[in-house]
Amino acid sequence: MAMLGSSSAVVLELMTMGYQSAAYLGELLRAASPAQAGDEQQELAAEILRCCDRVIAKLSRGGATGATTGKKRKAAESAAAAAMTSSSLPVTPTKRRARGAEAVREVRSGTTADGFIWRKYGQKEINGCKHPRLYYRCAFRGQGCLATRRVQQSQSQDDPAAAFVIAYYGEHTCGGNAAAAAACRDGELMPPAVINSGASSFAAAWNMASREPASSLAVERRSCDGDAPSETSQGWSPSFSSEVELDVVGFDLAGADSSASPVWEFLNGSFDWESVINSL
DNA sequence: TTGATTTGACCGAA
DNA sequence: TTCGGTCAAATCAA
Repeated sequence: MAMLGSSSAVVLELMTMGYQSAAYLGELLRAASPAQAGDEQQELAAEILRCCDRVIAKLSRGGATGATTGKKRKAAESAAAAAMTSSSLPVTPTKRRARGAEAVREVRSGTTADGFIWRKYGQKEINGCKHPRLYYRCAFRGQGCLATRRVQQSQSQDDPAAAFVIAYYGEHTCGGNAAAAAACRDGELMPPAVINSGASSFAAAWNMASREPASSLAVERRSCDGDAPSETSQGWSPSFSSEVELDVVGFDLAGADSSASPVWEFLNGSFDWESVINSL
């Protein structure tokens, strides 16, 4: 995709508005609830932010992504690479992470989905742990993104909101918005530049996508029943269910321009998604 | 056929 | 020597 078509531009605009709305939602949640009580909601808001951000990044870059193309390294290649390490370029220092090395950040979550696309590359039984430890790397490693994460299912089942301990290593360089990534990393959310129109379209967009009444947003959290999570397969496609619901009040479409703009088409449900998808 | 996942083996740090 | 992190062949799924 060399340049953005008008439909893509509309999607980009909507996703930007959604991003701003999610940021505002996070601010509201943070203001409304003490640190601990709002953790899951804020994590969810952060997840929405990440999802929006990835779509924005993809559209902004022209969608030239695709799954990593790095295939298995041949043993001979490996040996050759080892033989020339002294003189070759330091492309990817494959030095393994020191055992127990400190993560960039560590989160406890009820879900392993975080808006990024991960590819599982290993699983290990860990001493003293009931559940195996799962190793993921960014699916865009082929583009030089060295972010990895380690997922450990929590021992205690009493807190579903912290069923997984996820340690992140390295930063995403695959197009994730740096500011958003930073905001998500330390739990802070950027104040939205636009609030009202974004909030309106955000609610409508999610409402449309989820086919739910406008009074609620349904956001799927992938079910994690103890098996290895597999959110990496077949690209990034968040879907919707009613497993977790956030009641959203105060959204209205008053701020939306009622002219026949593509944005309005999107808001009232007549937007031509097929043409958008085809153009991407 | 292609790409993702599984899983045993390998490797390096402690 | 042990154990955790990574590799890569085998396997599965679309």
